[in-house]
Amino acid sequence: MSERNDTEQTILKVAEVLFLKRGYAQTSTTEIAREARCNQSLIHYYYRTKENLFTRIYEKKLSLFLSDFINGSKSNLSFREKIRRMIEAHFDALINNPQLPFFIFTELLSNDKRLDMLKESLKMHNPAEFKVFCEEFQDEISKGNIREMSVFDLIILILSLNVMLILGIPIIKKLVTGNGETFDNFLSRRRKENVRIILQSLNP
Amino acid sequence: MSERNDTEQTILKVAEVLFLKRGYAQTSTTEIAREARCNQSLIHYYYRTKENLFTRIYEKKLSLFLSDFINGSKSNLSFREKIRRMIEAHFDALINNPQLPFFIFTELLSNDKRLDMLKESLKMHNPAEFKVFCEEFQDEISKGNIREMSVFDLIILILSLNVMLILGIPIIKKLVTGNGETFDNFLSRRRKENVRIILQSLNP
DNA sequence: ATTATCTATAGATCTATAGATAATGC
DNA sequence: ATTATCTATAGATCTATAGATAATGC
Repeated sequence: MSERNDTEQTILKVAEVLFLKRGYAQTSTTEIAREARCNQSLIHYYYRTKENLFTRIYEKKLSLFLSDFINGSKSNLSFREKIRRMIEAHFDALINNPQLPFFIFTELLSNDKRLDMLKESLKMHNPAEFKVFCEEFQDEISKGNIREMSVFDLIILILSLNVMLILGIPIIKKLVTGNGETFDNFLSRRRKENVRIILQSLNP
Repeated sequence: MSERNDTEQTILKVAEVLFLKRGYAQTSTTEIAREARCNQSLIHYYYRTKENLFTRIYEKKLSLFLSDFINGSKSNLSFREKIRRMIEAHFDALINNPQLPFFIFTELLSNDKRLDMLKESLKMHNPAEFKVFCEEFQDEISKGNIREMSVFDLIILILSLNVMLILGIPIIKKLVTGNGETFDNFLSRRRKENVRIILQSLNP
């Protein structure tokens, strides 16, 4: 059981690593085969086409990226505290998967097929949980605790701050050559900063 | 005068369009030649290598992207009003060049050479104007008009909100199939929203 | 003469498939 | 028998260059 289809799985794992690093177009099946230490034709034997292999991986990653998002919105904390948790959970999830945003975005923006996949994937990731959140959000607005705005605006804001920071990490690392602050320090400062900005922006 | 080196210029222009659309790796000199209606070897005659041709264009675009940033920070308006102008100018510049951020970012993140170019380019785009702005910023903090934060944090914030929106346009267009609002409307709403969020985040 | 353009081609890819051979599960 | 693996190769790229020919500026 453990050995069977070992190669098939190895190919998948290697492909995942390479696609995530370089994207679809810049990863060749030849390279995947080399890294997986198997014959190049085996990739087609198991997955038929490169596109096929990629799609499997992309679907999984898309799902991961989306599920990272609405999290921790349960519990009986105050609404603002829930949002804080959401932002922090999202931030942490991205930090643990720093290649994800770049991968998702570049592929999304360079091939319409990926956009279609996103559209499909979003339908799956639209759970009751999210609906509850939207209602609660409206409630808070009525009560005057939050200014007039849409959940969509909030999502854009969270994504903008968290995703952009992750995208910027390699750039920042290269440019800011240690102004005394350690990088971990910088990240946890940015985490607080993002929470602060977002919560503050909810004020009426 | 007008005809001379026509081909050389045509190649440059066509290359610019194609590189911006698809990036370095996914644009071939064959394709450039086809679009420029010239022989493929002419591209190498004028620019020697694909990398060479690309570098010229990338440097120009990088410079454009950076110069878009610190603008309108002069004038005798109040400090907050200046920042508002900066954000709006940046937003408008991006809207007029919507392909720029994706192009700059993907290339930056997929090739270390581009990061080196950015580093060089930043040295050029660090004018006296910017230094004045930094001092003024510190002043405002001392006066208690702005909370304790760095100019770097502000730049990250502006970039996050403005750039991410531009990056997201094709996605949003695909996903949000008209909830009554026109797209231009959406954009100008987001423009105000971004200004609001940023200014609000400066509050102590 | 010099500069611009074309032809032809080397040498490296790359994806995908046909068909042979080896390994495995009955 | 079936499944896994390999060899070989077709057919399409792609970049870059050598060398011939055409156009242009003196």
